[in-house]
Formats: sequence, C-alpha cells, structure tokens
Amino acid sequence: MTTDTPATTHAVEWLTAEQQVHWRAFRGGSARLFAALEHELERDTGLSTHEYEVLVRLSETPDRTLRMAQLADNLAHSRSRLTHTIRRMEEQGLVERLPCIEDARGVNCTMTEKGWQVLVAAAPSHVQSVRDHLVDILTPEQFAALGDAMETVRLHLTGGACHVE
Amino acid sequence: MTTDTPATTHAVEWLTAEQQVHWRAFRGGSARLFAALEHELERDTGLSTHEYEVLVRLSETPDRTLRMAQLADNLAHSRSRLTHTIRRMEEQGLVERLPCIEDARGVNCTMTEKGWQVLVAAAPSHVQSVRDHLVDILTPEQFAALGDAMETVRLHLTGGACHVE
DNA sequence: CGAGTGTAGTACAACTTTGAACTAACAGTT
DNA sequence: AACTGTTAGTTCAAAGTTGTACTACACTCG
Repeated sequence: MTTDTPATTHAVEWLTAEQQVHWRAFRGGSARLFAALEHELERDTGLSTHEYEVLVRLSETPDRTLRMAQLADNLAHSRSRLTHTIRRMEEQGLVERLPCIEDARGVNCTMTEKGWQVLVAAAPSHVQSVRDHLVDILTPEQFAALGDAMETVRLHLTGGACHVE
Repeated sequence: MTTDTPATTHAVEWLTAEQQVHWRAFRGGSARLFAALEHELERDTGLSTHEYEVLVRLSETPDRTLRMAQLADNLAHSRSRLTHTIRRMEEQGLVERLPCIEDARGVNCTMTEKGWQVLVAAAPSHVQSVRDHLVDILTPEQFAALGDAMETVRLHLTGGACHVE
C-alpha cells in the first residue's frame, strides 16, 4: 500500500516515501540475512542459529550454566520454545538439565563438554558467514551505526532492562 | 564464546569486541522488533506479518495480482511456505488463485475486495507500530543509515537482482 | 502460620514452516 | 516429434513454534 496516498483518511502519520524505502530495505535485508546465516550454519555444522546461540550464552558464564528463564530472556524466546529447544539439545548431548538448589522451581541448563566442542567447531564458520554477509560488506562506520541504532531499538523494547543480550 | 580470546587457533578472522557488540545489538534488536510488530499486528488485526506483506505486495500492482513465484521472491519465502500461506488466505477470502493464461504452469494470485478492505483497516495500526518501535525512536539520519546499510546487505545477498523488495 | 499472588518450567494441541519428492508445462536441441 | 533440462507450483511428512493450561514452588502480608 502506498503510504503517501493513503486510501482512507486516518489519524495516522504515514511513512514518507523515503521512510518506506528504508523500512523495506531493513525488513527485506534482515530477513534474507538471517535466512542465509541460518542455512549456512545448518549446512556447515548441523546446528540451528537458536541452538548455536544457546551454546554461546552458556559458554559465556563461569560455570557454563544458566537458568532456563535467563536463557529465554537472553534469546528473546518464549519459555515454551526454549523448553523444546533444550530438550532436543539434551537428546543430542549438547546440554544437561539439573535441578536448581537455590530455587526448587528452577532448572539449571549446563553445557556439556560435547556442547563446548560443537560450539568451538561451529564458531569459525558462523563468524565467517556473519563477516561475509554483513560486517565485511559495510564500512566500519556503517556497521557501527547499524549496531547503535538497533541497540536503541532493543533498549526501547526491553524498557532499558535486560542488558545481557 | 568470546571472540577476542578464541579457544582454538583457526584461520578465521574473529569479530573484534566492538564488532561483537554491534552484531549482538543488531541480532537482538531485530528479533525483538520483529516479534513486537508481529504481536501487535496479530492482536490488532488478526493478520500475521506474512499475510500483511502478501496483501501489501498485491496492492501495489495495477491489477492487484502477482504470480506465486514473484510473490515468493518478493517476500523471500520458500515456494512451499507461500503455497501454505496463500491457501490459508484463500480460505479466509483475502486472495484468490487463478490459472495463468500466458504460462499454463503458473498461478495468478489476486487480492479480493475483502483482502483490500482488510489491508486498509490494518495498515494504520501497523504503520503506527513501526513508527513507535523503530522510525520515531531513531533520528532521521540513524534510520536512513540503517536503511542504507541493510539495502547493501540485501543487494549483496540477492546478487543485485530482485530490485522489487 | 496460611491464604493469596507471582514465578519457573513443562505438557498439550493447534498451527506453521521446512525440505524433498512430485506433476505439469515450457524451452531449446537435434 | 522425441529428448533433455529447467521452471512453476503443490503435496507430504517431519520438525519447529505458539499460546494456554497446568503443577510446583516461592514470596508477602494479614
């Protein structure tokens, strides 16, 4: 729908033609980028980007362990979705679930040694993909601007909380 | 996995700490933004963003019609996925599928009057969401830079083809 | 304490997406 | 015309995702 010639008269500020071009570039570029990264990671390592991200988050904690809820918040995934992902990863031997001592409701998700090995093996390929399709095709200034803009978006959406991601 | 202290020695250029921050902001911000837009559109109009985008593309052609393949390319969706989406939309009476005269293999997907009405009714809310969570929280320069960067990404991934999106 | 409220995680069923296999039709070649 | 390769679109089964409902535990305040 063309935004500069709205079909009806509403109390809505439409996007200007220029804004629309940028918005579409963002949406289309992001969709294609994430799809490409997903496919290359899957092809090269058998991991989905979600699984990869789970391993990354766990690898960054001192004991390679996170509570399910923290993991879900970090990844911006629903609880339900994370439960499924972690169950599948547990079946593959990449992670383990252990009861949480401090809070009997909780579940600690820990990376196994195999999980660590899989991550180490997968990382170079994935980093290269991110470089190939994003980092290296932009100027450093462009990439930094992209990051800064999206950090603003992220902070806005999380209400300034969730500094982890 | 921290990129400035790789666990193994590879012939890989790792991301610098700064690049990693930008990359994560982009990934996290995008994921949350698209999720928020999806939820608000669904809540306010009952449409998914995919369905909305289908209607938008169709609305922009002179006869409100596109071939399945064009639609799939525009949206960067798989053929299979588009078939399912269009079947569901056809059941809701938003679009219609008609055989293509020029190419007997093809299928023309046309927006119905109801589809047009649904789009007109949905657009203001969606535009407002995009403004609220993206356009209006960035400076015009930031938003333009974002669009330009992602256009570069998109062109790189589509090999310069597919100027439509 | 114990009643009420909130949080952590899982289970279930419905829905969506995926990739491969398939049918049909076009296009070029000999 | 027959052969080959390519493109358009759908179908199928497997896998992933969603939202709700549910159980168990924790926290707070009378």
